[in-house]
Amino acid sequence: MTLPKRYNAKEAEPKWQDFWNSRGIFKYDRNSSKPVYSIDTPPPTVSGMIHMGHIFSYVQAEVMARYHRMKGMEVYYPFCFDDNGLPSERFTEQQKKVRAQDMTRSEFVELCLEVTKDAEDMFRDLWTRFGFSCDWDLLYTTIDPWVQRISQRSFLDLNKKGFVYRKESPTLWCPECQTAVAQAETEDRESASVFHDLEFPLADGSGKIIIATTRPELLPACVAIFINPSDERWKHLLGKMAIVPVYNHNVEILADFRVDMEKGSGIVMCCTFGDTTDIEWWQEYDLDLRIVLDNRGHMNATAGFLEGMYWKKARKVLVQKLNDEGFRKGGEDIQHVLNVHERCGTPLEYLVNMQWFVSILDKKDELIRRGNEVNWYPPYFKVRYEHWVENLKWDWCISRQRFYGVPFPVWFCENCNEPVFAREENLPVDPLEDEPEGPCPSCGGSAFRPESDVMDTWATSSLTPQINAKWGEKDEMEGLLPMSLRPQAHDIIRTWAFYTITKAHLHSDSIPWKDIMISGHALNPSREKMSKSKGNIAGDPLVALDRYSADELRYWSCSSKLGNDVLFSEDVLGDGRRLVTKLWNATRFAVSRFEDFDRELRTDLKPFDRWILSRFTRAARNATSGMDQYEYSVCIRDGEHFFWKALCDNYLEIAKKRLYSDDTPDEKHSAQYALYHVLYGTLRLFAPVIVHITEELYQAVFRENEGHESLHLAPWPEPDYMDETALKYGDMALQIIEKARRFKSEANLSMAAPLNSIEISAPSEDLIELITFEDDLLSVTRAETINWSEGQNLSVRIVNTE
RNA sequence: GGGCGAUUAGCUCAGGUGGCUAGAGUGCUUGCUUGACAUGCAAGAGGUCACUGGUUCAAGUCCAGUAUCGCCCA
Repeated sequence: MTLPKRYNAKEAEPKWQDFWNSRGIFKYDRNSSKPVYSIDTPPPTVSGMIHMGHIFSYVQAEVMARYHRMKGMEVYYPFCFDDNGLPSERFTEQQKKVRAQDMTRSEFVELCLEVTKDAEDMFRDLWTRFGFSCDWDLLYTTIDPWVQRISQRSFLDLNKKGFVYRKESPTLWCPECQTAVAQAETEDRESASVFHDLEFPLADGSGKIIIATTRPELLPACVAIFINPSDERWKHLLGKMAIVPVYNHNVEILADFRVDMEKGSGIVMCCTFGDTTDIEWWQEYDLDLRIVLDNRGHMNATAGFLEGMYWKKARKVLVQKLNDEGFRKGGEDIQHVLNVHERCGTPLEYLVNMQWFVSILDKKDELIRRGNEVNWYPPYFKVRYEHWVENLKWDWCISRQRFYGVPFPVWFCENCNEPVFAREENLPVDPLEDEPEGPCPSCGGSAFRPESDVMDTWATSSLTPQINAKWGEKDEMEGLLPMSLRPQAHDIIRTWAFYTITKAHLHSDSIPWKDIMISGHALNPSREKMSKSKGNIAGDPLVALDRYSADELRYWSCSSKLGNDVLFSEDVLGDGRRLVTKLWNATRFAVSRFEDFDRELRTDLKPFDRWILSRFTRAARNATSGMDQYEYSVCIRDGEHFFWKALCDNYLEIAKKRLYSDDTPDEKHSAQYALYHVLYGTLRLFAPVIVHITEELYQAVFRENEGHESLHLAPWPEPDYMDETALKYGDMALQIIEKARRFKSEANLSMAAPLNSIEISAPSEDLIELITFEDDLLSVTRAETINWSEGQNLSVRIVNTE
């Protein structure tokens, strides 16, 4: 058998992708008796461009799927899409040039489904071309009716357990668009403003204080005054009351470290609500709620004589009055940053709405304990989780005043205003279109008002383990929970990982998965995280696939330690090509020497053959322990080092003469045996990462003997051959070869040039062992003779008289 | 402002529990058509391990601080 001179990845890769797909190589068998290894695949949002950063982290998880499959486990590796929620909503609005609030929710959802379907087809094609071994029969999308049912079931379960409550809470609101706005839809805009110095009298008559503010129209909403606890100037004010000018209500003076002592007078007023700090203070200090703006940005009755005015006019009128009454002591023109709605540029307000919450603040200790039950790779990321949980200040707000998402399965009774929950057997429901079954359980009323809010996407995506297990469904999968692995990037530890742990804890008093592997980001050439919103995407995977093979890009994805961010650079993307080519050539050579190889025949192994087998065992053990820690880079690094240095540069040259000669069949067979096993083992070490070239070589060379349908179904190499003596003296014999090579290099001679003799001296106990390597040493160095003698240390002298 | 991480050769990165002249790939220099591979082989040059202190017989490695960069949160 012979292999062609060159390997053509462009032809081979689609060929093997079709092979795996048509043979169902990666199908999950739920009746298998093998232990299950399940992966909680991250559902990418379909809205955006996919870039090499995504590929980078998905490859890292995919490699682990292949590794565990080879380790003999039944791998559950689904794919999925997060197609509901704000990103899809905005994507659809952009694609279709519509506004969600101009149509009914179901009409808009139809549009979203249409748009996301196209994106999903593109994803599937891309994933296939990167050689991903997921089982597409396990596909789910977060907008699937049955997924919505699990999401609503989760809500009902939390409610039944008493973990859900409703409370008024501030949300970002655009007065122009008349809609709730998510943080992701805002942008900062620099604008001119005035810092007004206002005078507040102290209630006990002991003096007056000056407060600087850019929002005087919020004066009627003032509920407290804050100073910094370490500000010596104002310590004496603590606990006193101040009188709000014009409105004349009293507010307390409190201390909080968030006050910026450098800004204005170092005294700040807290209004409901000017900014996020106001919201935090309002929450933490349990302050009054004084709402002065309506949802169109006009002042309400609480603002007294300003009622009905748009805030801009109200500001002008109030400043005039403050001036007239002597409360305004001055002002300073400044430039500051405003949070505005990116679509219309209108400054955003905080509006107070009823929101649904899940109580988690009272469960911090339990959640930290759960975090400890999970194995974190790399371990230091657990600290981020712990600090996040320790510093939680709010319960989890799961409601959004949006359109495209999972609806709350809830109505409100028009008579008694109590919430009416859907029955589980009727899920999923859309209260905007469905009616509750039967009358109101509280008062018997029969008229209902639907809950129009939808759930936050995290409320659904935190259920991916339950979705995979089809929790509560007819075809629920027994024993899939907790899952084996959650792969994800470090930027969403505080959201996705945290909420998933929370849900598993609340629903089933357990952890969602045993292991979590946290990957880094691909950074663009200016060392920033690549993201669509920043517009700094450097790598289009389709372009990359055009220029590099999937194996090369996968190699790049696995080139750094788990958790490290890695620089995306054209310079290093092609590094994997060397290895692919070298594997091809080495195997091409080996296969040409295997023609008369009898696998069944047993022979005594020659010293260098024992050496290379032992070296392989050592490399395979390192690779395995790396993989068990999710360190694919160790596997690649140690595997490549073994393959290139030990096997190709040295062993193949050493064994060449024996492999070509038919005069000494035992010596030849011994080399064939070692080469066959070491090469087959090496292919398997590389199989999880460079998936196509290894399959190509396996099918061409090893399939017939080994019998596995695919290399990716072959067992992971766990060799136990270890000959410590051969290892030690083989390495020593290598030093002799290096000496000969250096001699030739320094003399500008070809490596094939003959040498007269090599004079070797060594202690007698070493000599006995080294002499056994003599035949191979002669052939690889092209020396005519080797003269051995006893000496203190190993010393090697090359003699060449030309 | 807080949390976490990073800072090692021109470039991209390795360097568990401190221990002989700090490693790899790439790039650079020189040589070599070696019965697989010039997409190769051999040899060579190249580093005050960000900075300042400290612990120690011994610090790239441990501790404290400083600087710069990144991510997340505020």
